[in-house]
Amino acid sequence: MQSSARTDMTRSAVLTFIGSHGPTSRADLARSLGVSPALMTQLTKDLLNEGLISELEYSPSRGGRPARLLGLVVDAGGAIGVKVVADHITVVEVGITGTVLRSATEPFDASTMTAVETLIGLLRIFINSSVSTRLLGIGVAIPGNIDEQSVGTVESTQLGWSRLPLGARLREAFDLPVLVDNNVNALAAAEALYGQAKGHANALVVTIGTGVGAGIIADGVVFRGHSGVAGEIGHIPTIENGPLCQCGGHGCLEAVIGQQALVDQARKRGVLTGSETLGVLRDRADSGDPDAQKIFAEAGHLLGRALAGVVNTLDPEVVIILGEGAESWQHWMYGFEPALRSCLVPAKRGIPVAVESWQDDRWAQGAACLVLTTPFDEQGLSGDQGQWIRRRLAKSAQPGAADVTTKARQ
Amino acid sequence: MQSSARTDMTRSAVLTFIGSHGPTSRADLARSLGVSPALMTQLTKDLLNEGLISELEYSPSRGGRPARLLGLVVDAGGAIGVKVVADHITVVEVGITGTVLRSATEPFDASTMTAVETLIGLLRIFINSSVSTRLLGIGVAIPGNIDEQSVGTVESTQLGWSRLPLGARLREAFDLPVLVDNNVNALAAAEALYGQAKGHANALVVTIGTGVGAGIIADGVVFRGHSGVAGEIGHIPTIENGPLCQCGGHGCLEAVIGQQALVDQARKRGVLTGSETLGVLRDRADSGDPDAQKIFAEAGHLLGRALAGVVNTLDPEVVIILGEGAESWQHWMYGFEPALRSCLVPAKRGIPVAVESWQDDRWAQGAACLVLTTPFDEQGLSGDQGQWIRRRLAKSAQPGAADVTTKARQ
DNA sequence: GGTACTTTATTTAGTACTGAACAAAGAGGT
DNA sequence: ACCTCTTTGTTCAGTACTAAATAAAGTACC
Repeated sequence: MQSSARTDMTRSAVLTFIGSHGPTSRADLARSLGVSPALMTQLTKDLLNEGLISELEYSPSRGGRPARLLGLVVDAGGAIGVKVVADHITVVEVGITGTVLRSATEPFDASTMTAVETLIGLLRIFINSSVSTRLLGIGVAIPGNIDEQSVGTVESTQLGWSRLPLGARLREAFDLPVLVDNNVNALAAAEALYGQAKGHANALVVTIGTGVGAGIIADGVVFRGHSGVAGEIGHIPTIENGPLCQCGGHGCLEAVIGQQALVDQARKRGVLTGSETLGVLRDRADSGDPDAQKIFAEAGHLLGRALAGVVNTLDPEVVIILGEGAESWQHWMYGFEPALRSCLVPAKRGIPVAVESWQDDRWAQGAACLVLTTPFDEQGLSGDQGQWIRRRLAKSAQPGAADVTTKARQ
Repeated sequence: MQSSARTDMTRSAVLTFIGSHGPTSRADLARSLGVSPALMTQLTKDLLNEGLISELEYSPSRGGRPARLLGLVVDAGGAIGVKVVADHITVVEVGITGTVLRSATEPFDASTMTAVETLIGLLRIFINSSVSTRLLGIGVAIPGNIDEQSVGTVESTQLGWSRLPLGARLREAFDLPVLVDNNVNALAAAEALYGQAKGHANALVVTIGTGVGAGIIADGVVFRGHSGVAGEIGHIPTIENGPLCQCGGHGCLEAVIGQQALVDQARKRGVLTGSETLGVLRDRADSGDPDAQKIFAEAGHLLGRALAGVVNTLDPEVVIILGEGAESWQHWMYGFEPALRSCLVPAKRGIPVAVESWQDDRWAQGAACLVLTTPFDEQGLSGDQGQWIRRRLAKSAQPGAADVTTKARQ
């Protein structure tokens, strides 16, 4: 009863689809995954016998036989997600449905020589108290670029990591599939599956914080571009000969509306003193200081114009904005909305913009999502990680039940 | 011996791959198309018997058994491509390898009530003298948006067509698969298959002419976005409160570097008189007039900054620039190159920019390419057109040879 | 309450495809 | 000359999947 790569592929697709879309009928599954109803009958029979899914209530009929909905057995599998930033990590465990089961945040210094060992230690403690019967893998979200996704070599100036084979190291330590990706891409994956982008095949997920970035959902999947740096909207040129940017350019979007840029601007205008931080600026704006409000509104204006260009180019169905910066969105908004709408082509002028309050968990959840979504690129970016995850998903069935399945099919 | 949708799918994929990549070995085909070598042996046996492909010379060995290359039998199939603009059409016939076999340009007035009938008449004459043994379909490139690709409903302000079911009309008239698409997308498809973007899975094809547009090749396919209007880089906001654009906005890229904008600017500065056109401006620049040269260079500067933003966002491997505007590229270049390079993130700073002289045929070739490339989205955008094309491709085998095949497999 | 129509799910016969073993044909070393 | 290694291509048994017919279970209309 050894199962080939192809079987596991469609099996995993069924589980992931139910996981992201909720309980679904066999007929809907067949249509959505582009396979025949006959195959769905077979696969669901196996999955039911193995205890990975269960039959739920009937869906009300719309002029035909009512559909029996199939739902996931929640503890059929789980995944670990880690978000790494310079001074701390956030770890979550999610069920196969993507729901966060538990989470933890630990201080962490990425700049030490033993950072990876420390990370492994922290993860080991977290994983040891895992509630899932079987972990499918570990997803890691990093502020930086990943050279080869299959190996997981990290290049991150923010963390001070260069050519660090993080994926390989973690794989060795835990003997689990490990997927490493850029943090914005991970976040976009989570938004596409469980967040505001759910159900939209084309979406733009924008983060405003220290930097400005975007995750692009194109035709239902995260788009990474040729060298994996797609979504660098923080370096769209805005103000000619503007302030110097980290990238070496002048007047990049990030250099004029990033957190540091806002503080600099406020100090220059005397709204903040030399030691006061962005939080103070926000408080002043909240309490009605027009000068403080103006700084946010101007940033919103510039962001709106830049995003209009991106939306005209990419034609997404929805724009989602989040990150630390989104916490003062009520002030950004005054500049953002008119700038965006007036610069969009008529066809896109009504595009919805959703703002999500910033949750640290979401990023880590996104990292875990990588594990739940990548079983499908077969020989794609993630190399054989996808196949590995599929194998583990197949194995998570009760060994006893497997015999029943074999009998049932003969 | 009726063949199912799945067979035709892989068969067509084999033919199209050889068509776009040139003669290929069975092993390479299996690897590239992601199927097993065993299947490739079977499929090529059939295709050889049916006379659609032929065995060519051996490829030199690199430490193993030398590979036998397989090439297309050129007259195995063909396609018609049409480019429609306001005052004329260009029609080409291409072989299954994508090479243009013949072409024609006819005057055409899109604004008349009987425009579609006229178009059908012109096409009928062209098709009647077809050299292909079997036409696989017709591709049409339109300056405008296509609402439903499967039906081919056209929305084009440039042609004065609104909710025109062009695809359905042509399908009815010729009883052939018809694919209608935006002209820039068609051009991008041609560039990806046979042009400068060949071999690059991520490319940006920019056209400069009356308007400014872009075709996006993402992960190997033309990216259309949610409502099919992706690539509208002509409406990226550049100059705040700049000149009025057709779209109703102010200072769109197209409104400051489009042909009309350049003429307006030249007249304003006294470089052109009221009746002189863009050609005169180019001649002046060619002969060394610094004021004329400056107008082009400034346009290049603005284009460079805008494209830098797009490249940072999309991370293509190569940028290709063409269209009428590219004819005076030597003058644009002076402003374009420094602006682009200085605004790119370090990782993309060395991206190659290719400029192609403008050929009317390329657009029409691109339209024909749609027929050769879309057999693969199965139940995708093109509805059942893809399946229809696959059927015709299967039928183009000699009826006599089919029996041999059947025998050979048993 | 029957008839017509829809939609969901299963069965069955047959096709498309894979994996693994093997044969064929070369390069490179000793 | 012989062995080892690499790569291409084929054979064959078995798996993954489909299409078409059919059953199951409802709605809608008269």
